[in-house]
Amino acid sequence: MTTKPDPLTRREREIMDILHRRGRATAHEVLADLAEPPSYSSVRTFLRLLEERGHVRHQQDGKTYVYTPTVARRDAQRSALAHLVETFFDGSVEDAVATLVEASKPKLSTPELERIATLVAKAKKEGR
Amino acid sequence: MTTKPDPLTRREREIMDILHRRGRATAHEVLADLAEPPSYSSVRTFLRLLEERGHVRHQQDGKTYVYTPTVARRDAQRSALAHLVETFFDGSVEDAVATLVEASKPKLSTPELERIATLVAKAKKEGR
DNA sequence: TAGCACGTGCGGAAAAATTAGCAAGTACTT
DNA sequence: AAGTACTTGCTAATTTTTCCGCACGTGCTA
Repeated sequence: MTTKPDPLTRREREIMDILHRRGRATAHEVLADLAEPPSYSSVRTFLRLLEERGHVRHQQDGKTYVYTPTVARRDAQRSALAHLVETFFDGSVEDAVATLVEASKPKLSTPELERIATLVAKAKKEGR
Repeated sequence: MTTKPDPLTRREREIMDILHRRGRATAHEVLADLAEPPSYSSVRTFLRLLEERGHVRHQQDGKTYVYTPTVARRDAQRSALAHLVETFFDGSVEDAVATLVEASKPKLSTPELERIATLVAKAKKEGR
């Protein structure tokens, strides 16, 4: 049923983050995105091990491997949010949304805010 | 002025998460919250090292140390959110809020949703 | 004051993570 | 066909993380 946690190491986490961010990437692209990059060889090793443990899969494009996370983007998003809300907001979605909107107020356009409002209204309606 | 990243290891991250969640905690409390706990002695070592590197501070309560994160809760919240939005939502706050509200729809009460709506309206107003 | 129960700090062993080098395969070019 | 320029897979060495035991200190109690 519930698959074990299998926690990621620091490098593994970094690499998975890059894959989540890009959706799909080759070893070279991952390398390019790493802040303090090891050798190309090392990156390949990590990708291979991550695949062995089921965190990523690859497909061959020409003769190079292109890697993608195995977990669906939506699931990854949700579990990341869940963990964050739990850890930093005491489980309060309300507080999390508040902080998020508050912190990015300057960056949010009016139409964007309107869409968010619509979305909240819809949730309220559906909730009864 | 920007302080170096000083990335945390797995255990360090776990322990910091617990401290963020609880706000403040003794070594015993941290130990109690760890899923696969090492010895009490080890936990103390980690806390001491985290303090040495400036991630936590302690105050003495009776004869035991009580630890707290040095970074203000609000700052920790914001930077965690920023990283998450960047990594998993391609920088889109809108998408993040959408997923958050969507995923926790069943858990959100009507008043909670109303408060969120108010908050969004307020942001819209302030943005002009 | 001696013994017990609790705390902290430190040093170094054990385990895990990180890294790079090398062998080998494939396709293309000359 | 030989050389070049790319791949990937694996192994093993180094570095970092993780862990715990021991020494020591303090206060309480018999």
